[in-house]
Amino acid sequence: MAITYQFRPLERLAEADLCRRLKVSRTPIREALNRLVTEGFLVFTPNRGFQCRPLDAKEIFDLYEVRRSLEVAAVRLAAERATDAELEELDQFLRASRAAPAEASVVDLVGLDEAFHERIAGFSRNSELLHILRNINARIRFCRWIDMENGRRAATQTEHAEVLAALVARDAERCAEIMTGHITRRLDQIVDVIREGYARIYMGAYAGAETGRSRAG
Amino acid sequence: MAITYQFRPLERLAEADLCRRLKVSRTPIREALNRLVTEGFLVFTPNRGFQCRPLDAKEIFDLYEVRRSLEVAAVRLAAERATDAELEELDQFLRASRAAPAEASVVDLVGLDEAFHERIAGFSRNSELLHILRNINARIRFCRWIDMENGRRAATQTEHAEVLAALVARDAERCAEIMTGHITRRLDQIVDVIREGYARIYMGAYAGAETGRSRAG
DNA sequence: TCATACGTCTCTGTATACAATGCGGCCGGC
DNA sequence: GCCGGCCGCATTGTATACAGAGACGTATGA
Repeated sequence: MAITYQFRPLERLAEADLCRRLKVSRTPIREALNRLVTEGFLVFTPNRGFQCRPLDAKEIFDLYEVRRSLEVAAVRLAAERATDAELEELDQFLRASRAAPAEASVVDLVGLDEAFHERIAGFSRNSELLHILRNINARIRFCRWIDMENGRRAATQTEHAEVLAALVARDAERCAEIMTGHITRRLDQIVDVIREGYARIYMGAYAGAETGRSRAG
Repeated sequence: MAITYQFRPLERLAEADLCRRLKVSRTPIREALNRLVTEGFLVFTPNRGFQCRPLDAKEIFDLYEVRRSLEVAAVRLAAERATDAELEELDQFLRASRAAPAEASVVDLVGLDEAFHERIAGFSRNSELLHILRNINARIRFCRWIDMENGRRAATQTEHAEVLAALVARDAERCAEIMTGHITRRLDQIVDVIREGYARIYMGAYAGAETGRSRAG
């Protein structure tokens, strides 16, 4: 879906325009837009149609705050419920992630980051938790691209390794502690990230991100 | 909306049928159904249409688990962020709740219960948290009706009063502790509640609940 | 010159028609 | 008698047409 801020914040999305661009009629367009509204990617005003959500610092802050509590809950549950084989697999995944080239795009790096967290959420055996986290991740993805741009990679890898170690030790409290810090540190930088985000949006960066490549950097 | 298990689990919802009953055409029907799918009230299969979600114990369990972590996060934040005036108002609300008649319907009692928790979520100043909790509450409401049916009222009121006391004391840890227990106790009974729920559904109870009255009991 | 009111026009909201897919029943063959 | 294929029907998926509401522009009057 084209909702990775390829549309500018508050830009109105005329249905007829989207029809021409996507070569389908208004009915399926409206169905898709409606779903995107309930998932928080668009806002809707009666008789005025759909528009792109604003890039709002408070909203992103709130999402990070919710994400923090859910990720902490997930990792606690994972410490109880994950099998040894799953933790072994997670270890393999982290090794593979570290092998990614130094010049990998932020889009790819954030993808690996999300994949790590999603695996843990999967270990919680709670599909609702996983579902909500996926939605939040999609909504804050843009900000995580920005955040990843300067030197976050090393710290991320270190902290992920710590989480894994605590999981292997089945130490739920330690897991929660690391995860809280891991996300709180991002949360503290939101305002700066948002400011940077506006610049990116109006420079058109990331517009091709849905193909897996970033034009930023 | 008619999604308080007036439809039986897995019952197929034919669009044309709903059109006749609601006196509108298929287009707005489909839009509403689509939204209900993304909110978790219906399931959708391509070329087979919409059907009522099953009353699934695992799903309800997961929702309670997510709710627990979010409510705990909310009450922690509320302990930091609520104003004294807001806590005073919450106290008024609890007094008023206690004044509700002993023969009040479970629908009304659960409504008061939800209102208490929603107020706390509001004090967290986190609108995303509030939004997700509202959705979860709507999805587990049916089970809370069942749960409220036998003598839960007194315990609920006691525990709510304890939460308020901890909030007034600005003791976030104590708040979290009480809230965790408050919800965990419900979670432990899910399986029994679900079993009872099936009986209610196939007996047609609660079918008039959206008008504010229960036919059960 | 500015404000207000009216008219037009674009875009949304809803209905309806048509196409396509899947399911069930029926008939024929083994 | 049972299994498999085929045909018909019901239901979903998509397109399009029409109606209604809101916004913008213009014109007129103070």
